[in-house]
Amino acid sequence: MTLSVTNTLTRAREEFRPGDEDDVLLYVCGLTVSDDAHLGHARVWTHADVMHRWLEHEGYTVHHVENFTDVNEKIAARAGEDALGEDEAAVAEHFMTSVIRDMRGLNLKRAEVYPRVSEHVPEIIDLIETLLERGYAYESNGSVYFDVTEFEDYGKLSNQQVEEMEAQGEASERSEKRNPFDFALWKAGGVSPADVAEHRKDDRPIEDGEYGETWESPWGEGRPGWHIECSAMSMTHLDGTIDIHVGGHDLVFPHHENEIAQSEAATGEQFARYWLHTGLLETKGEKMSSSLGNFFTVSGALEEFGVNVVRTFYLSTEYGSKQTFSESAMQEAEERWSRLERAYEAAVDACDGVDARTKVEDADLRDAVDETHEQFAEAMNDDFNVREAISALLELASASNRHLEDSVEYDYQALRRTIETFEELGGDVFGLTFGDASAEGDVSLAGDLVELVLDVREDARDDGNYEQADALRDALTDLGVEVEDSDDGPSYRL
RNA sequence: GCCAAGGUGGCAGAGUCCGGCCUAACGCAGCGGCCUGCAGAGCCGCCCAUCGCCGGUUCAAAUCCGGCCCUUGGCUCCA
Repeated sequence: MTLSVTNTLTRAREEFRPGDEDDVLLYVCGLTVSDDAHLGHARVWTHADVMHRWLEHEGYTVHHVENFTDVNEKIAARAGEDALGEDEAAVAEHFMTSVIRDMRGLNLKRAEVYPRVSEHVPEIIDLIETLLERGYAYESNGSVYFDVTEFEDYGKLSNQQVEEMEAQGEASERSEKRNPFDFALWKAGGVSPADVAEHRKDDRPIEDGEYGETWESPWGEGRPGWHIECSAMSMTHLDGTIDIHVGGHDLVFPHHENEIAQSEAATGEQFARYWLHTGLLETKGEKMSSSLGNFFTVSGALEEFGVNVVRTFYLSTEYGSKQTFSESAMQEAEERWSRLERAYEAAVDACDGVDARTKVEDADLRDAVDETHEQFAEAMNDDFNVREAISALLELASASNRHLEDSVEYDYQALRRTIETFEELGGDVFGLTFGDASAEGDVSLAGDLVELVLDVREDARDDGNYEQADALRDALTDLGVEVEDSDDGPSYRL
């Protein structure tokens, strides 16, 4: 069974064939660290993470690079803001720290490298010089621009025609550019007060002069353009054509288009084979974004819902489609995750009580396990269809519950394989953490106390004092402890 | 205006590339039943879909072709 993916470059489903049969070069277009990350960013990360995990599951070695853009007008504009830091680098460092914490909290597999723009200025300058030498770029007043008319394939990713864009172009813009859609590779000087004014988040007065860090270059002091960094960093850390380039749909044009142009113009080789774009996260009909101010931060979501619910939320829609964030969507994700987790725990509990040498066999559950693996793999290989894949897991949950419900004696082998399947597909591939329900926070004391209350409640129940028993259960529920009675005595979940 | 993606049950969301197994998956919500002192969880069953509209191709279309309407995103910083 082979993986097929939808390639933005060709707008078609294609069989996935990496340059090397064992290794996959994965580049994820990372974040500009000018603010806290929100759920829209985390959606890209999580889908890229699941791709990464699935490729590894299929035997590939994944070389994952994900950049941080730490040089940007928005960052420079916030320098000096309370609690963020005095200069551009300090502000970037501040947000990078929080973003990395978010990434860990989301249980993302680590990339091999997280390159930063500020540490790659020499490589960027080299790349720009190559483009100048080859005639794809020109200098103008200390800035350097890429000449889009020199690159024949310009527009191939977004299917835009330069002529058409020029026809409706920005004639009013007085500019140093030869063509309106030429883009900056290097910008002379620092960040202008006007740019700072646009991105300031507080009311401090804006003084004349230049903001942000600048670097020495053959064209004078200046700053790298936005698009060139990804080309320079991916070339530095990934050798040859990138196999999979992942990013949000909003980056197709101009960012990714420009990356292709400058990279392929410089090397003469294909920049990336498969371009996978994730659909945007929306709230109330518009995309979640920092500039619209309608965002829910990753750290806030992790705190409120927990990793597993957040990941399950993302896993209920394919990466390529847009997804809507809402309270009810999160509630559904919570229910889906609970269903999986409860089925897993029930299987584990049951399995613990069964003699491994038992001869009991339940063909239904055994078949269900096999089918789960088949359906899961088929779904994942079909353009990472995570919704279908998680359905397979939910069906296994049903099959497992049914076995526990219907059987007098349990099938040890089948339960064992059910548990392993949850751990392998739900855990390793989807990054969900089973069996961790009570591992968050310091629950050892809390757990003991809950047990104590439950003992008291059991005594009350034995005495037929249901009024008190229910009062205790309600009190625990209010504290976030779910109590469930069963034949084997009460159990609880936090 | 140009480019791209999408319109499927109360919600959400697969299936559309490669037409038939779709009398439309998984789930949430709702309604019955079993179980339970009760509740929850679980199990069983039910409910809600002429698959945006109109036309065409075909023995056969949610799936292919054409037209139209609507939504979202990009064309400016953006995941």
